[in-house]
Amino acid sequence: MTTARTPTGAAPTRGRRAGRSTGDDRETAILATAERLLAQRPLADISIDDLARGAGISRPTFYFYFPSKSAVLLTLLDRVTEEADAAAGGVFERLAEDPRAHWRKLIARFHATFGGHRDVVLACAQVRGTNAEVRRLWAEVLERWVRAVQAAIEAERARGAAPDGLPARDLAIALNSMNERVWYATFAGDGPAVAERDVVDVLLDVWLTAIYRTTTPPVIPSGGTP
Amino acid sequence: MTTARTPTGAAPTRGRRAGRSTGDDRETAILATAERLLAQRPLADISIDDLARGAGISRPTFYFYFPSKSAVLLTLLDRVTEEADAAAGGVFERLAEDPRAHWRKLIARFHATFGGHRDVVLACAQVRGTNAEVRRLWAEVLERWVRAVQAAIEAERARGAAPDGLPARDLAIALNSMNERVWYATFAGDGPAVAERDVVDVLLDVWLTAIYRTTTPPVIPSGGTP
DNA sequence: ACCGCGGTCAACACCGTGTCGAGTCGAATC
DNA sequence: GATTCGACTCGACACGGTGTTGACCGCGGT
Repeated sequence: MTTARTPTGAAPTRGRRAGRSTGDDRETAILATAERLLAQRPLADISIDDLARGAGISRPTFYFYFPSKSAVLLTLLDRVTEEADAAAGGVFERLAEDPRAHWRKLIARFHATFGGHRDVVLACAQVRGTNAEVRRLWAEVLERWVRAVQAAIEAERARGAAPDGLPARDLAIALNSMNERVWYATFAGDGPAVAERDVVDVLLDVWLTAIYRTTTPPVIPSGGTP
Repeated sequence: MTTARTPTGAAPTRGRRAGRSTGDDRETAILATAERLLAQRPLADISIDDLARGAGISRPTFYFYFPSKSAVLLTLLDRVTEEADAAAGGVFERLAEDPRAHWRKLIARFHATFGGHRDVVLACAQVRGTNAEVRRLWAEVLERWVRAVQAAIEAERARGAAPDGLPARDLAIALNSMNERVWYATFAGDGPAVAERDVVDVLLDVWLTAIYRTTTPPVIPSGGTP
């Protein structure tokens, strides 16, 4: 528990500067304050002073724990993507059993994870434009998911369940992009958006038609009936 | 030509405060400076002073022409969406002649328009998070395009070329969202993206499969052979 | 000659960020 | 029990960007 600062092992010092001690409370207090405030107003309207006061410390002290406002958000985002990764775990392996059911499970779980932390996700999407760090981390996360989906599509094609077509990577990018934007609109509620209770099925439909050319891919592996 | 300030007739005073005169030059100089600077660095790194100096005026004078930095961007965005609307004009009407060709033309024209003003589009996407005005205008524009696509899908279904399925509006939202996000990634170049020369065909493929369940919808109107 | 007004800017007030230097406090160490 | 060290804290400052104010210029109309 000593070195496990940032969840994404690679990135070294996002949070505190050095060793650990009672200040752990403060760090989590800042994080909690951020999430609480984010539920009320956009990140741009939250000053570092707000975060500091919310955690019961002064502004300079904030800088002891985090190098900037966005570092806080980054830490919050780490948690969410970690949770999403965990939620998605094991779904790809069992795709062949019942493609529709498992693709749906995949999308539904992401939906649940993002929906459970919509304030954080929304805030990230909002600052991604202006903040290179957030952009980089998000790109990294997305790349992982794209690769996973690409591999799944290729596997489905290899076993004859899905027809050939677009390069699997391009398709995976397009589909992931769609989900991201559609979720954003649904959660943000500005502009045209799909109703929250329908969004999983809408996305699923597009995924299935794009991958299989049908919304009801075969449950039984192919190979023809003997 | 006196009252035609903002292209989007409805929104009244985006540009100058009052009447017209030689200062028209200055206004366009600001716009030109903005577009030029946007090609070099993100909007956040462009101060109002940069804009003013670029147009040969002082910072306070800038405020005589535009109420804020984002008002400049809004005006620029107006132009682009107008151009996109014009480019898309008339495509929907002739969808039945050759669905694939015309959907492709639609996507390709949008692609060309956005690609031709990528700096403006990218800047808008980046500040949409933090700027309510941009968000509102973009939502408005998107709503128009969603409605148009929805109507086209319904027409294709009515004439029997496309099968029933998702509510046409939801499908239109999902497809438009995908395009937006995919284009953004392609133009921005950060994160997983489709190569620029492939992007139109990738998007087209997903549109066709989602709408028709095939990438080669029939060229001849249906109704069965007599 | 004198408005009125489009157009212009120097100077100011304000706010949020990030930094610096001076400090406090508790737990090892001697 | 004094000393030292490093974690931790904050008051105060410098900086940069924004938006506003008040004075000013020049020119066409009366």
